[in-house]
Amino acid sequence: MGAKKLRQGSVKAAGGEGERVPAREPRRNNPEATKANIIEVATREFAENGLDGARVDEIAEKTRTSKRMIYYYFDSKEGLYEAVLEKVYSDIRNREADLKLSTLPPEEALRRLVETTVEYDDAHPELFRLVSIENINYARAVTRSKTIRALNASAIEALTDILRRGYAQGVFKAKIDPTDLHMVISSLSAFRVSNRYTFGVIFGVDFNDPAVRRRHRKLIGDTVVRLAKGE
Amino acid sequence: MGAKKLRQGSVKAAGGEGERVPAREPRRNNPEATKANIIEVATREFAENGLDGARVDEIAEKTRTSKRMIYYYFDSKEGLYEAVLEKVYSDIRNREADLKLSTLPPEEALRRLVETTVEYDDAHPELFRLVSIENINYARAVTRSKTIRALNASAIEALTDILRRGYAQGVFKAKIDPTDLHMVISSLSAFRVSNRYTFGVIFGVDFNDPAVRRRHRKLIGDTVVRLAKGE
Amino acid sequence: MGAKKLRQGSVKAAGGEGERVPAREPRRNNPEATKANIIEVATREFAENGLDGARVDEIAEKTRTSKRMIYYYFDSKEGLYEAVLEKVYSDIRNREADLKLSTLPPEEALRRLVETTVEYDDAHPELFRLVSIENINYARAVTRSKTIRALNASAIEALTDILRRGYAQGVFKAKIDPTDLHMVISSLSAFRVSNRYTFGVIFGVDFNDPAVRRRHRKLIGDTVVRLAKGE
Amino acid sequence: MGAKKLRQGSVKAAGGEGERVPAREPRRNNPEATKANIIEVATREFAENGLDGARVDEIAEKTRTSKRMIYYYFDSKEGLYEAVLEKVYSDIRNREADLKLSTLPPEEALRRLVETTVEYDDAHPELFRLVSIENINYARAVTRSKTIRALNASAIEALTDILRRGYAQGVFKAKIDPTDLHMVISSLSAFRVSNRYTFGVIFGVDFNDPAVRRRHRKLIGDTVVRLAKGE
DNA sequence: CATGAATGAGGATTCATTCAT
DNA sequence: AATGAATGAATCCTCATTCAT
Repeated sequence: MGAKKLRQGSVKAAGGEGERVPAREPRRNNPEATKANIIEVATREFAENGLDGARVDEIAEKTRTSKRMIYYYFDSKEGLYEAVLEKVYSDIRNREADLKLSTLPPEEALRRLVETTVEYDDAHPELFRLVSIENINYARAVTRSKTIRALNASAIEALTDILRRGYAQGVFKAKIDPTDLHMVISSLSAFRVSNRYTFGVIFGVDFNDPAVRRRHRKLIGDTVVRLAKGE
Repeated sequence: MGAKKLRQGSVKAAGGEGERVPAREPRRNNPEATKANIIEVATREFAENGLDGARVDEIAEKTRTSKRMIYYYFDSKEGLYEAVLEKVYSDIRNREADLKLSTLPPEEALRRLVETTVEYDDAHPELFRLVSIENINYARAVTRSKTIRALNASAIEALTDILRRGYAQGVFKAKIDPTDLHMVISSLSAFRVSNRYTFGVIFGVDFNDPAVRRRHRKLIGDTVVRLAKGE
Repeated sequence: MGAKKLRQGSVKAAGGEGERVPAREPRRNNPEATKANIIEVATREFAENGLDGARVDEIAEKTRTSKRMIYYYFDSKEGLYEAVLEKVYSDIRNREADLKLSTLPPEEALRRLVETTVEYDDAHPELFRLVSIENINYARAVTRSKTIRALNASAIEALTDILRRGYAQGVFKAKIDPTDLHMVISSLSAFRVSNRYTFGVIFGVDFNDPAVRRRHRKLIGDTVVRLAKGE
Repeated sequence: MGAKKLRQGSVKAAGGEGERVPAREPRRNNPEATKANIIEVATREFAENGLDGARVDEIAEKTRTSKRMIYYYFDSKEGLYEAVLEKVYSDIRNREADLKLSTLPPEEALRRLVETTVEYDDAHPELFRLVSIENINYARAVTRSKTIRALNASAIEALTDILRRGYAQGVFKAKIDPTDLHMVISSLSAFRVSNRYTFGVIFGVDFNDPAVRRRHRKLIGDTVVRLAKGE
């Protein structure tokens, strides 16, 4: 019964004689850590259960803090969900910045970009579940959030650069809009994650099998590279 | 016990002054029509609001019948959702059966298959919303439903035939598993529908613009055909 | 789903070519048998689930006939319950009539009456569950039913006779009202049946153990006989 | 999301003209009082209407608090019912502890125990209605509740002591298991309460008549004492 | 900052009963 | 006599959110 929980957190923290809380386990007077903890838990819960399926009580319980703090920091379930999405999109963007593709020859750079995308997406299904959820939500939260709308360009810039170099060297011949190319890459990579449950059960594909993963990665790399090379 | 109810329903029906029910609008003792009507409304509601977001009350209200009948025929919200999914998958499958691709040369047949897929998906966003919802639901209903699991093969068969003919004529050189090819086509086509809201707002793409749609259709056709032709 | 049932009963009965229904399995045009069948099923369902806990749908399903017939013959759930109670009380009374106690010496007759009562009650727990249910219902149905109120006297008459003979022969000395004696016997015998679940789990008594049953039967016989003999 | 609610409750409380809540009538932040109040009301409602017959809405309405709190503290109707039973059994037990029988001579002690039991049971019909209800419920809640199963022994201990002293002094001669004796006493006393409605209407006995009550009390005392004394 | 208690509005589901044939 | 379809009124329960301290 919900009423029987003990106030362990506060009792412990209030005790004067010991029970020193390690610095990295924030409990009191550390708003950023508290917020981060809430967002971390909420990311899992929203990803698992959807926007409507997630429960504020459940999130709060799995948190190091209390339900009241969710409302204190995020105003509402909706606000928390928005904060989660902002974190998700900033994570996705950050990893894109890391690839150092400009030093590779264009075809290799493109293949590398695609294959690391496939691997990253495969390793972070919860992010793509949240993106699916947000699409079912008509991207209302993404539209509201200035933060998210602001962090778009970088993915396109990397592709623009690779294409430019490819055209210059004559390896890429297909005229293709960088955003369209990004869409192609995202489609191929995200589908494996977002639709794995229905596709898996209907067509008998095990997306967790490493051999399948390798085959798909190569397939998607081939698909994109051949597209760029044109004929 | 509830014996004191008035027969409100019949009073209405007996009233002479209006409420004329057109012959083609089935209302009484027509179970198939009643069920179909419920499923039709529920498809819209689930697609718009998700599994948890959809409201049984809301569905019932938009129906020609009452909430009670939803439970009479489908037992639960979950059961109704499953029936909706069965209808969705059978719709998707039925149109695939219609394409008459075996009379076309292989490359043309493949391109035709891909482009009609893109067009169909574009025209039926609610189906793909439901597929997304079901993936967020871990394909639990699809897994439960024998009906859905039974109707897999045909999409793969068509592709197998096209590939076989292409190899024989020497136009396709890439060795590719038909199910993998189906995945590529589905990825490219479904993403435009499933992820249009987030992708659209973040990258400024208007998926409703006919010029964009044409460009995407050609792009996806090129991508798949080039993949099959190999280098 | 409730709607998928086939109309086995009527189809079978309507078939012209065979499937002769044995005379003792009433199906059509045998109101008394139909009513008896409904009452039999309803007795079990009410005894198991209580007045509010029993479900008309459930009863109908376990019947050889349909829900409509319940309303046709008994008007309401309440009416059916009343019919069940009438049957129960008439069963209890009928067996009391059978004992032929007048030929036994008074002490033996009394002991015999008590012990057969214990055995009968033990063998018919559903009757006593219904009596408990009716007491929780403030005996509303019993009060309404003329039939039930009419069949009281016989139990008391038998006791009156035994007591009279006992006083005459000097074996019984305690002046006791026959109805009070009936209450004592009923109390001791019915408790074992009506309260066996709580008493059993709280005091660790297994009322199904034959040794326990024998011990109790003797104990209750002793109790009543000693009461009648007085000091 | 439901953020637009008005604070109707507090508005009422803030009103100057009335609705003065006495200090001893706890309303806010007094969980024990809130729970006790719910249990008190629920005891009446379950006793009157049975487990299935009782309505959570009805209970809530008669409470000082709201329906929501019933679920907050007791999780479900079933959980509330279990809490009610625990209270009932602990009440019954507490009064048994109070009798100070060890100072009386054995026969007197036994008679006193029996007669006070009859009087107590007569004065607390709702407790015995709940026990009947729980037997119709197959003692499921009692079986589930550790609390209830834990508080069995004391009733038996008192009887064991009385019997021991009686045997030592030669006033009791019948060898009888204390639990069996407890069963006899409980049977005789509880029947008057549990079955008074059906027995009353069928045999024309008015259990509320003080003369009847006195006669029964004596009768039950005699019955038990004679049993213990043996022949 | 922090928390247990409290809540109103709504949500899924069930029930006895009646209708049309 | 019989039955599948249909129903309105409850009935149990849940949820995001706020209050008192």
